[in-house]
Amino acid sequence: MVTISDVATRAGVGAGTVSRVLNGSPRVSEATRTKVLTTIEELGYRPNPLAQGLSRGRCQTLGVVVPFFTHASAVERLRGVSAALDGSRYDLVLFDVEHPVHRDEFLATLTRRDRADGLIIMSMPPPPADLQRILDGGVPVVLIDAVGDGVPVVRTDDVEGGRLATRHLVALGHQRIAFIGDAPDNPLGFVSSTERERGYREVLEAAGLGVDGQLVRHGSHDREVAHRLTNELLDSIDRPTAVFAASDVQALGVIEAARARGLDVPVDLSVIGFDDIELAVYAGLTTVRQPLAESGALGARLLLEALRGEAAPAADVHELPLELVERSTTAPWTRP
Amino acid sequence: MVTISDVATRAGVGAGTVSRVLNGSPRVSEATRTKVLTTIEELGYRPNPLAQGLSRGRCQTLGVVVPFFTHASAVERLRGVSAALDGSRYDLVLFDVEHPVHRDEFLATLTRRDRADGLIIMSMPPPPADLQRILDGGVPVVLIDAVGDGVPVVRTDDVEGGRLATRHLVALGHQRIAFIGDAPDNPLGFVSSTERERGYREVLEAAGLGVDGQLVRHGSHDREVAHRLTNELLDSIDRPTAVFAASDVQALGVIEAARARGLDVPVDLSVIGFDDIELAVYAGLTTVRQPLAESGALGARLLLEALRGEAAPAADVHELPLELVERSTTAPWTRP
DNA sequence: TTGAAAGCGTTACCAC
DNA sequence: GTGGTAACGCTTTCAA
Repeated sequence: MVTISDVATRAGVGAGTVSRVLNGSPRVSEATRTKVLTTIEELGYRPNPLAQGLSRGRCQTLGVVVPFFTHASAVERLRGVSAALDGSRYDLVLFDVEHPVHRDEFLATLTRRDRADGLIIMSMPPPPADLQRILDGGVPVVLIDAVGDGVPVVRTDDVEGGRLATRHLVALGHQRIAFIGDAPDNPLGFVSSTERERGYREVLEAAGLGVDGQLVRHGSHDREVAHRLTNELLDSIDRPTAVFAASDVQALGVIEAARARGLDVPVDLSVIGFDDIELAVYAGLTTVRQPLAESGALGARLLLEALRGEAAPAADVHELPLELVERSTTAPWTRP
Repeated sequence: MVTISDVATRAGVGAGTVSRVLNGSPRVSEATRTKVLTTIEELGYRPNPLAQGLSRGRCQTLGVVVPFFTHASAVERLRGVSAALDGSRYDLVLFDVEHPVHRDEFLATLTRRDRADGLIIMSMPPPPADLQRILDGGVPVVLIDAVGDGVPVVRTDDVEGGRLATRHLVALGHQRIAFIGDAPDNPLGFVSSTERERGYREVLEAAGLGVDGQLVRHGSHDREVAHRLTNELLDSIDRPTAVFAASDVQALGVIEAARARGLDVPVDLSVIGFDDIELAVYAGLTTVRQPLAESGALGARLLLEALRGEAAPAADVHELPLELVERSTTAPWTRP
């Protein structure tokens, strides 16, 4: 394994000079620079990232704490992060949270620049104390799809998204509109679904339709669970004519359940989702689109910026736009 | 930031002793062990991974080189890897390859234990010279869904998979069976699709149906491209009655195209995919199932094993089973 | 069983 | 401009 001093010896210079060349210091003569550069080439030398990290006090690594495969949307966001990191000198370390203990473990150990130089936390609001400890450790944090104090946040207005979806259904003449989403007290603390539900409730109240508790169902973020919840809804006497699902994944479960019992979507049941994941296009799903990949990319850019400036990033809230995408799973309600 | 010598001083011992306690050396008296342990607790000390890595010559990190979001199947595999790493002391570093330059760059720089202690390479057969260089650097490699010499391989028999799918269609009475898959000369060197195509060709020849070059179409691994290719197929006078798509993602594009022109799947056109991704269940897609998450998990376990033994892992080929899953996109061909 | 000290490969400061 | 030399925080001999 060839080290910096091998290069230095061979080139007839000091290790410091090689380091300066490596790091583009202007205080190197053109002659030595080229000599060092050719020697590096000859020896096939590459700096040891570990040693650089130890010496510099940082490790050229960005951590992403993410409920990885729980949400299809997380994957799309991750793609955005990855794309934004391309060309930067940062490696992407994945901290996959499938369970609250993972999150707590990560949050407890990622408090220093030796594990990750910066952190993106997705969809899980970190406990304020943990967040503060991380920031105190000099690790900048960006939150995506979650809110927290003192750090940049990339988010969408989920309440408004809930309104958009519900208004669409109301405008189509639906009066019995159900909601299927995550439980408000879900273990990882996701709040998006609950906020969308709030928008749903607001619009129903405003439209004078009121909220029927029987039409609001909660379960884990999962196609099959949504399928089951839909069966419950459709079993009732006074069943809904439309369902607003808090995510596309759940909406697909709703459609599946409806079709399984011979109902036509959208004739017998309108379904609207949220996210506009890749699959929504295929399924012809009407949904509220949020720019998932873009949210990841923006989060990564904010983090890189903070890292570049070595300053704490501005704790701005970056709100990404939502947009209703009408496809073919919603239709006007024609009274029986 | 509290270091090992802070702990040592406070506990009234040498740094070496603290290190021994940390690493579970038996050569520590019970008394000092507990004293050190409590001091660590008091100070909230955590070892610096960078320093450990530099000293030990490894970094407690596993790299996964993956054509990340090009294939839905990669995400499922990644989930398996992540799950298998849970509880191990390794961090997961993602090397997302969206372009051949990425792959070459990673393969060139991952040759030492300072970037990753071990490597999983997915779906992309590494150039033998690159692979050898990595192994020479003491970095164990496991290949998933790709083959290579001298390293453990986790794979499926894609030729047989192609046979399974095609035999199913032949058994249903189809005679004009199309194939849609990746181009054999695709930039990242994926071969699975080409092998599945080989199985397809074999079965058609064996059945005396012959292979009509017009019915074989290649394009990038993408729903929309498959959609377009399907349109080409369906525009022809003597159009196919069934399509074997080399992946579920592509199969969904086929179905989309067929339905867009008013064809009924499976009555007018049977479609079979490959992989059995999560979405296939929703879409009711008949497909050849391969255990994706399990492949990732197995690959990770093999790598951990190799790392544990500090020996080069046995260059075994682990072949995972394939299974035909009949759902509702294939049906018998009833002659017009 | 333990402490002291020599690395591990870089960076960065300080003289020259 | 450049070389020498402390760090950086840990592991691991080597003696004792």
